[in-house]
Amino acid sequence: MTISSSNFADKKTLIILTGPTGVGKTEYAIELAKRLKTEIISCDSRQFYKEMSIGTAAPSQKQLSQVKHHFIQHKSIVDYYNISMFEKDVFELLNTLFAKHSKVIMTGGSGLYIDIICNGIAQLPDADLELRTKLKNEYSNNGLAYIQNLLQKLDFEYFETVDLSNPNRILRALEVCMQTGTKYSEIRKFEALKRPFAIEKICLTREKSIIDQRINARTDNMIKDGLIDEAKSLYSFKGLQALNTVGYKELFSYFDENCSLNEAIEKIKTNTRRYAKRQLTWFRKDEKYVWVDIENLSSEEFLHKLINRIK
RNA sequence: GGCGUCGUAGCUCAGUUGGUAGAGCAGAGGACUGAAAAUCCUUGUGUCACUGGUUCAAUUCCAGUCGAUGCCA
Repeated sequence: MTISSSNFADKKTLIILTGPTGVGKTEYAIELAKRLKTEIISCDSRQFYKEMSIGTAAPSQKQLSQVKHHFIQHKSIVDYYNISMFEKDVFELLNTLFAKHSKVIMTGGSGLYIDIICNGIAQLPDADLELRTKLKNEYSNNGLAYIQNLLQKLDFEYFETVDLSNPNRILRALEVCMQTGTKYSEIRKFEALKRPFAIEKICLTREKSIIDQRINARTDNMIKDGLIDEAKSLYSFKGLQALNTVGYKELFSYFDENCSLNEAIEKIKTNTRRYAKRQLTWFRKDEKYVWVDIENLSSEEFLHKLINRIK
């Protein structure tokens, strides 16, 4: 393992500890935070929500009591929250944290959220949710070709580069064009920002077959720990984006009698594996990541290697 | 034991009026900047159960064997 950073020591550093779901980020981040006597920022887009605890594998009360965590269950599923708000929240917090600590840890598996913190984000107005709903309805009433045509008229440049089969991309572009009166392709341009601190990117990993085993076991444990009741209590909110989440949507389908409980559980495992795969695709693309296979590395050995670099 | 149905990709199954076969799911790879645990794209050669027979040619027709399943005894 090589973690290279010329100015790592004595410098404000954000240590990003990511990896596919189920790899063991939470435990390793806590061990590292204890050793560095610092705090943890979560960048997990589903652990933000206080109502979703079991199904998102949020850190336990015991884990939370060991190290101060931020952005874990700080929002409600009924709140609107997005990457821009997250970026703002994180930077406000980092001002405080870097005043006390030279190293701060950020852990979680939401690749886009990590990238926003590292590179910044274009200046756009906040989403107009009424307009979003209206556009969504137009899409479901008139189909994909209709919104494609609309985009062709409003922003030809983006039309030519966007993935035209992806309705979400098209809808977002239309939303911005209509809301601002400016082309999305124009307004979204931005230069990657230089952050006033160093960033170290570490991706924890294990063999895929082992990740799969861990995902299966974790899912079974979630069921034992009461995921079904948790999902039941959130059933009436199933239309919310926060609940378009692995572990919940499959159980909602079971509650709706579209499948058996066993089928739902298998589907959770499958969808979690697929999520882990998409995460790995995301992380592979960013060559700044140092990959650490932790399968045969005790947390002590892991820390030892990491800390040697940091000191 | 008798009669019938079935045995095709990891799974569920199509199909070939005889010219060696294709969907869905899974798996694999990829995209991604205010929905991101979301959303989307690409990707299917397998002794067509086995052994014989008929035929220029059999996964397809015929016989037998094995396995599954149903009905009758």
